[in-house]
Parts: sequence; structure tokens; C-alpha cells
Amino acid sequence: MQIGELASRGGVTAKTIRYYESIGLLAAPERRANGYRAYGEPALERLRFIRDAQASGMSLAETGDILRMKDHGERTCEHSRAMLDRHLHEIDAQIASLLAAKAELTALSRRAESLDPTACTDPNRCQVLALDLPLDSKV
Amino acid sequence: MQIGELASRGGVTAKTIRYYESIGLLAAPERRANGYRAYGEPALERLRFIRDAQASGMSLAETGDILRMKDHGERTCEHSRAMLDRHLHEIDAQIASLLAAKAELTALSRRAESLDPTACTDPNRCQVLALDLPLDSKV
DNA sequence: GAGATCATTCCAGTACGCTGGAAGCATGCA
DNA sequence: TGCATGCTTCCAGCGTACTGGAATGATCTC
Repeated sequence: MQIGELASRGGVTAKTIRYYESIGLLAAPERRANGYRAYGEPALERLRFIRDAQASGMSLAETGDILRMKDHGERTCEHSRAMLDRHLHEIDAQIASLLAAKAELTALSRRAESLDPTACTDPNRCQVLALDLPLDSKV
Repeated sequence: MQIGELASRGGVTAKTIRYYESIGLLAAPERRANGYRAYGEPALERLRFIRDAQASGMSLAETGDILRMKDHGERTCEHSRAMLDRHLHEIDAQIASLLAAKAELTALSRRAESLDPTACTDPNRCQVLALDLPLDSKV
């Protein structure tokens, strides 16, 4: 597939793919006679892995470390595994934090639903924001 | 309190506080005769809210939106609820990505565990993450 | 054949969230 | 008194991760 298709299927732009290639996250693919990059399915998998890793809070540099480890996957070492485990712990912490935030915001949103919109007349108070979170702090 | 104390109690630097003031997240406080900024406890609460909001994934701009809505006592119910709901969707997306990343990293880690640890005695192999060259040597 | 669309390279710029450093005045303490 | 530390302003720069745009060429569709 060409870069445009890879981009749309991977949820990024062609620019981003070229950028990833430039920093070594994606290998330089084969070129067709016209100079166009030609990708296979593995490139898409790799691209999706990068997106997932990024979403887990890893930098592109760290993601590159892991991808390189994956590339050498037939043999790995304590260092690599420690790094993976560290990231796994970070991910768990992030998930926990997000779930906590979600619970808080959900409670806030639910409370907002139960409010009478016409009750939103107090110029000094927003009922949605005034509760559950320390939003009433003023400087 | 002076900026230094606010900074240390808020877990940021004085630089950061001046930066927040410069972008409108913190109101310009009163000044003492010597020109020093003088803060009260509410500034600390506000600073902590900013920190908490950031920790839950909000940008400083979003945080500022919420703080300003509250400051102005506007009728913000609809706006606030839309923002909350949007943020909830973002959190869901983030959690999904985190879970996907976790699954992939767990698989990698598990594969690493199943390998012979004595294979990690080669210094070039045992420092895969630190020493290996990038995929295409173009970094 | 024309025009839209896709691709190429390269360089420069953007947004975010700070961070550093210069130059200078204020304060605290031995 | 000396000097470290703290505060002030202003401007510049940084790291991350793109993003825009120019200039150019290839392909597709009518």
C-alpha cells in the first residue's frame, strides 16, 4: 500500500509517517519504480503499536526502544524486561488515575443532569462546577 | 505568602507560577511595598486544582476555561456539561488505548520471561535497549 | 489532454509547558 | 559589612511531536 492508505488506516497523516521514518521508528520501506513508498500490513501493525504506546504515555524515543527490543525479540535481557515492567506499572497507574478521574467527572456530569437548568440563575455559582471538585477556590 | 513558599507548597517552581499568571491561570496577586507578590491560601487551592486537573489529563487551556467560568460566575451549565462530557469521552479513549498498550507490552514481557536468561550474557545483546542502533541508522 | 489527486524532498514553523539566564533590587544573617 | 538567597522583569530557548508550504514529479479519471 502507499503512504496515503497506510496513513488513513493507521489514523495518522502521511507527514507523520515520514516523520516516524526520519526518527527511526518506522523502517524505510521499499520503493516502487516511481519512488513511492510501498508498505505491507506489518507496517500498519507497527504504526498502531506506536499509537498505543504513545497513548500509554511513552515518548516516541521510548517507543523506539521497545520496538527495537521487539525487533530483537528472539533474545532479550533483564534491562529490557525491567523497562517493560516499569512501563507496565506506569500504565497501571495511569489507568487507575484515569478511572478515578472518570468517576469524579461522571459524578459531576450526573449531578448536572439532575439539576433544573432554570436553577442556573445564581450569578455567583455554577451548580455543575461548584461541587465535588475544588472549583470554588478563588485567588 | 511569597512566591517561593507558594511554589514549594504547591509543588511547582516560582517560574511556573509566574508563567501561570502570564497565561491567565492565576490572577495577578497583590504586591507588597517591595514589589514582591503576596499570596493567600486561595492561591494555593487554585494552584492545586490546576495540578490536579493536569494530572487528570486536562490541558492548561481547558483548566483555564473552567477556572475563568467560575471566576466570572457565568451561566456555564451547558458549557460545563459539554466540556465534562467531552473530557469523559477522551478519558474513555485513553483508557482503551492504555489497555491495548498494556496487552501488547504484557505479551512482550511474557515472551521475554520464557527465554533462557543465560542468553543475556553477551554484552551486546544484554544491552539491547541502550546500545543497538536505530532501525535504519537515520536518527 | 486537462485537471485533480497523490507522491517526493527539504526547510521552517507551531503548540505546549515550561526553563534558563541576565541584570538588578530586597532581605536575612554571621 | 559582606554575601548568600530571594524576588523582580524580560527575552530566549528547549524538547516533543508534529505540521505547513514550496517546488516538483507521478498517476488517475474524464
